[in-house]
Amino acid sequence: MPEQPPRPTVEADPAGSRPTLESVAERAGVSRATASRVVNGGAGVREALRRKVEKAVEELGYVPNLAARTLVTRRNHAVAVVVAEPGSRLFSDPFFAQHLRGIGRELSAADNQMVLMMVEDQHDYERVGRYLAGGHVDGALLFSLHQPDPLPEMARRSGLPFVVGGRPGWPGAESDRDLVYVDSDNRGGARLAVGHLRALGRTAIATITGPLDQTSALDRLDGYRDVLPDGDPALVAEGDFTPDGGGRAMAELLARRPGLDAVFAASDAMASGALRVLRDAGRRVPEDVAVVGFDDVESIAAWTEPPLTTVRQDIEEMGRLMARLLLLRRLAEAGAGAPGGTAASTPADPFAPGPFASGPGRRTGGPTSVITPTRLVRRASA
Amino acid sequence: MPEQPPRPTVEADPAGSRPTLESVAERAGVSRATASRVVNGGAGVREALRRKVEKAVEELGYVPNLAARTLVTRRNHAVAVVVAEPGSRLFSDPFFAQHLRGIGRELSAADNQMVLMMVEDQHDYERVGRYLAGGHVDGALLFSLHQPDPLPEMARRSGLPFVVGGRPGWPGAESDRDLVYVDSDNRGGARLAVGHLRALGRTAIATITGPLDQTSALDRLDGYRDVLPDGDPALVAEGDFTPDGGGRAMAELLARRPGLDAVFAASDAMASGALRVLRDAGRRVPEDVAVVGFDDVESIAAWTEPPLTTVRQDIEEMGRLMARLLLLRRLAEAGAGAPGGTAASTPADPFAPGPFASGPGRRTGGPTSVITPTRLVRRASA
DNA sequence: CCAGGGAGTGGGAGCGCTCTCAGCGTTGCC
DNA sequence: GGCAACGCTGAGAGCGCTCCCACTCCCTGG
Repeated sequence: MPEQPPRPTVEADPAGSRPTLESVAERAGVSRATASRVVNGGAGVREALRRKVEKAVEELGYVPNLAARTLVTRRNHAVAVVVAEPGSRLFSDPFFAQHLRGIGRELSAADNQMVLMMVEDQHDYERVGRYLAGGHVDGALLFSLHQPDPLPEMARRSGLPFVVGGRPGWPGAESDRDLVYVDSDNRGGARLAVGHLRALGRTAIATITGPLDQTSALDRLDGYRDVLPDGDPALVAEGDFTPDGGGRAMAELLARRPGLDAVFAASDAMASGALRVLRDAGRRVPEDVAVVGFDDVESIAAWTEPPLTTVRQDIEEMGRLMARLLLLRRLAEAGAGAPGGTAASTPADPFAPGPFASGPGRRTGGPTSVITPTRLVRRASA
Repeated sequence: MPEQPPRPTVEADPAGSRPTLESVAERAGVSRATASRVVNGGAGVREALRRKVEKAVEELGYVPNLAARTLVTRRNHAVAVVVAEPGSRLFSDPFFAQHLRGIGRELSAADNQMVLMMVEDQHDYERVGRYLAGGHVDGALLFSLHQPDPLPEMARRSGLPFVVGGRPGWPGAESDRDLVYVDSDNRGGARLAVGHLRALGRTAIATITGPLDQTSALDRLDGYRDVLPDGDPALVAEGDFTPDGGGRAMAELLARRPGLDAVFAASDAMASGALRVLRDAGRRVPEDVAVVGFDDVESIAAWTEPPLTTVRQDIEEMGRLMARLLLLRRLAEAGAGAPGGTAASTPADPFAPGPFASGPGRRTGGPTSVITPTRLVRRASA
C-alpha cells in the first residue's frame, strides 16, 4: 500500500468528497442561495458579493454536482443517440462517425451531452426503453430503425421528444405528425444521377438497388423510375449496399441485358463491386458502361478505378439538423398550448415530387421533418 | 388521434411527474425502504411483500430516477468517451465506429452508458474538463491524444480512472504507471508485413509511413526497420494516412528508386493511393511491385485493384479491452490498500521487442496496458 | 418625516433515492 | 418458560442543489 496518499485531516479530501455549494457559500460568507445565484449566472447579486463567491469557487475548485441539479430542475442536459442494428453497414461506412460529429457539434453548442446507445438484441431494447423512461436524458435521436420499430413508441411513451434519422418506412409513419425525421433527398439524388446518365446519351440504364426493405433504397429506386418511367424491369437488380452484393447484381444485370450502357448503383460500395465485375467482363468504364454511385464516401468513390461519379449528401449536416430539430422540439414542447397555430394545415405528403424544406419548418408549434439536398459529384466513371 | 390510449385518471399523469418509489411503496402497502430493497434486487425481503411491490412497480410503470440515486450512491453508471481531433481520419475510416461498438458492448454488459465527447478547440477542452471534474461519469476513455495532451492530466486531477486508446507518445508517458493504454501491435504487424515481402524474395522494399508525429506511424516504421535494419533510407517516404498522401509518397519513392519491387504502406488508404500511382507508372502489382497495407479496412482493402494484402487488427476487440480495463481499474481503485502486491516489479518497458500481454495484467492492484495482436491477411497485391 | 416600493439576501422546504439503525415478531436454546 | 439471537421492516436522516418566500435595507415620493 505504498502509493496510498496520506488521508487528509478532515473535510476537503482531494479525491473523495468534492466541495459543495455549501462550502463555497461558507467560505464566501454568504448563503447557499446567493452562491447558487452566482454559479448560475449571478443575476441580481451585488458585484461585491458576486466576486467573493467567484473567488471561493476558484479557490475550492468547485464544480456543481449535476445529479443534484438534475434532481430538482429535471433537466439532464443530455440527449440519447440510439443506433439500432449496429451490425449493419453503419459500421463499415464512415457515415456513422460523420453523423455523430454533426450531432455532437450542434449539441455541445447548446451545452448538451450525447449518450450513445446501441441496440442489437431484444435485451438491448429493454435496456434502452428503461433508460429513456428513466428520465436520464432530455430527448432522443433514433437511427436506422427497423421496419416497425418499437423505439419511437418507447420514446413517445416516455414523453421524450425525439427525432428520427432516415425516413421511417412502416405504414402510418408518414402521417404521424409526431414522427419528425431528417433524411437526405434520396429520390432527388437518384433523379440527378439517372438524369446525368441519360444526358450522356445512354439508352440502356440499369440500376442496382439497395435492400428494398430500407426506405433509402426504395426512394433511390423511385428516383430512378421518375426519370425512366417506362424502364425495362430487367434492368433493375437488388443489391445489399455491400461491394459483394453490388458485384453480384452487376453480374446478373450483365447476364440479362448484355447491351446495357449505364448503371446507377444506389451506393458507392455497391458501385465499387460493380466496377470490378464490369472490368472482369471486359467492359470499359465509362466508354462501354457509365457508372454512377451514391453517397460520395471519399475513401471509396475517389479511389476506385476509375474514380466514381456519385451523388453527394451532407451527412454531417444531417446530424446537425437532427440535433437542432430536437432542440427546437423540446422548446416547442415546453411552450405548448399557447401559440394559436391554425389547426387547418392539411397533413400534406412531404414526399410529393419536388418539395423539400431547406430548414426546419413549423407545424403546430413543433418543427417538421426535413429533407436535405443532394448533388452530383462528377468524376471519371460517368 | 385514434391510437391514443385513454388518459389514466388522476396521479400518474402521462408526461408529467412519473411515479416515485414513495408511490410504489404506498400502493404496495410497504415502506419506501422496503420498496427500495425490492427494486434493487430484493435481498432480505419476504416473498409476499416482494411480490406486492413488484406488482405495484409493474402497474405504475415505475422506473427509478437515476439522478436521485446517483446523488446518494455517487455512481453514475456512465463512462465518458473522449475523442480528440475529430477532424482527423477517425471520421473517414470506419475505425471509430468499430471502436465504439466494442466499447459499447462491453460497457452495456456492465450496465454502463457511454457519454461521447468530441474535442476540437480550446473551448472544448474546458468543457470536457469541467464535465470530467463534475463527477458525471465514473471513468473516461481517451482517444487519439495529441502529443502532450492535457486530457490525461485533467482526468487524473478529477480523480477519475481512465484508459487511453493508442500508445501515448510524449516523453515520460511510457513510464507513467497511471497511464494505462490499449494499442494494437503496430510494430509486430509491420514486421509481419515486411517479413512477408522479404519472404516473397523482394529485395528493394520501400515503406510509406504515416505522419511521424503519431505513435502508430512511428511504431510501424520501427517494425519495418526491425526486419530491414540496414535498409536504404531513400526507400522511406512519409505519407499522411490518406490516399492522396500515399500516392504522393509513392511517386516520390518511384522517382528516387525506380527499381523498387515492394512497398509496405502503413495504412490501407495510403496503399490505395499508391496502387493508383503504380498503375499509372505502368508497374504491375504484384508482379513488378508487391504491395502490403495496414488496417484491413474492408471497404478499401478488399476492393482495390488488385485486392490488398494487409495487416489486420481487431479494432472492436481493442474497444472492448479499453472498456474492460477501465472497469477493472475502477474496481482496483475501489478496493485499494488491501492486496499485498509485491511492490518489486521493475517498471519494465512494455515495448521490448516481442512481449505483449494477451490479457489485462495487474500491477499494484490495477491493470496494465495491453497490446493486441495483429495478423497478415493475404490477398492479391503481395 | 414616514409609508411604499424595489432590490438583494437568507431561510427552508423539498427533488427521489439509499442506508443506517431501531423496533418488532419469531425462533431456538438453555 | 425465559431470554438471546436473528430476520424483516419502517422511520428518518441526509445526498447537493434550486427555488419560493419572507425579510431587511435603502431609496423615493407624498
